[in-house]
Amino acid sequence: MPEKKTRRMTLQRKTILDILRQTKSHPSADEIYELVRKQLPRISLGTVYRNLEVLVKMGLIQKLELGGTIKRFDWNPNKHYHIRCLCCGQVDDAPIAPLNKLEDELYGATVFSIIGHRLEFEGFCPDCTKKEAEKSTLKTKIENF
Amino acid sequence: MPEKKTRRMTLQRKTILDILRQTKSHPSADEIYELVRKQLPRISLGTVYRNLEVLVKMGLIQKLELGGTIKRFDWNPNKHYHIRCLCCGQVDDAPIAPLNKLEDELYGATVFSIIGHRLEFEGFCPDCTKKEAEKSTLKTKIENF
DNA sequence: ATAATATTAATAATCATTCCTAATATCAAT
DNA sequence: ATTGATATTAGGAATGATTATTAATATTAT
Repeated sequence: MPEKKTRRMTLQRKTILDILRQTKSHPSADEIYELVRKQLPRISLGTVYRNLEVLVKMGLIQKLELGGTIKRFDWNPNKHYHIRCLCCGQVDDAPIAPLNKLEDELYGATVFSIIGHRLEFEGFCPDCTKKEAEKSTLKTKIENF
Repeated sequence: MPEKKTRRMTLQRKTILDILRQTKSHPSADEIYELVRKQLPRISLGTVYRNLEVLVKMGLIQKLELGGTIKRFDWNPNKHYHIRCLCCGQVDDAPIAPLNKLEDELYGATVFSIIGHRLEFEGFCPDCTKKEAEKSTLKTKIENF
């Protein structure tokens, strides 16, 4: 019935992938759009969104669903964790190995079929740590966390 | 100096809190709005959003930033983890104790100031597990046809 | 009672994302 | 190369969740 869809590696798709691979950050679709526009000024935002989804389906990148309102994209499709700055939203990789045994602890304890987990660390990036310290609100924020 | 704001426990605020405490699920702002409207038909959606934020600031409830597009609210302000159904979005508590030592593993390994983490399990609720099983067996049947 | 502040309902505005459509590009098979 | 089928595109409209605005009302402190 459903014959396999042939994928084309269009210029737009390739450019999006290349740009994502070049940046070491974890940009949002809109940030990627702005970067790609420098090379392809006529590309549309919808094309960026659509191709990011295609690249995810192809297993070449991954979509990050972290806290906050926006989704980010990661050139690295392998499972790993992230740290997010609560002040500026910046995202970095978390230097900790995946916890592969976590699901086992839930086995038999929940009616859900568990197939994975997401772990996200929250904190402040160096810049925002300084800013917050100067405002001397960091201590309060941590206490209230 | 920021003088402390006096909080009023208005009927709207109290009703929102009570309804959230009565439901054992993890409703979205909109779902709470629909429930509260049965008691206070003239309440506005904005009032629900504003009061949910106030209740979070008061430490009486917590806001959940899970995967997907919507935010959910939890009558239980204490730290705990959740399971989310990838099919229908339903959320349940995860029967696993908080991992209090996790942050220690990052100490010295990142330039971020880590102050916490969020852990979310992904899977399928019982209903959707059934549906997915039927779908995949159907798919297999078609493919093997 | 008066003044200051908190809260509300209603609505508009915003933001990220998805959807729609007609035009264009590419591929497979003549 | 031509045709037909399908994938992809640009542009813009639509959606959905959330936030902001505003004028009216309610509560609190003096």
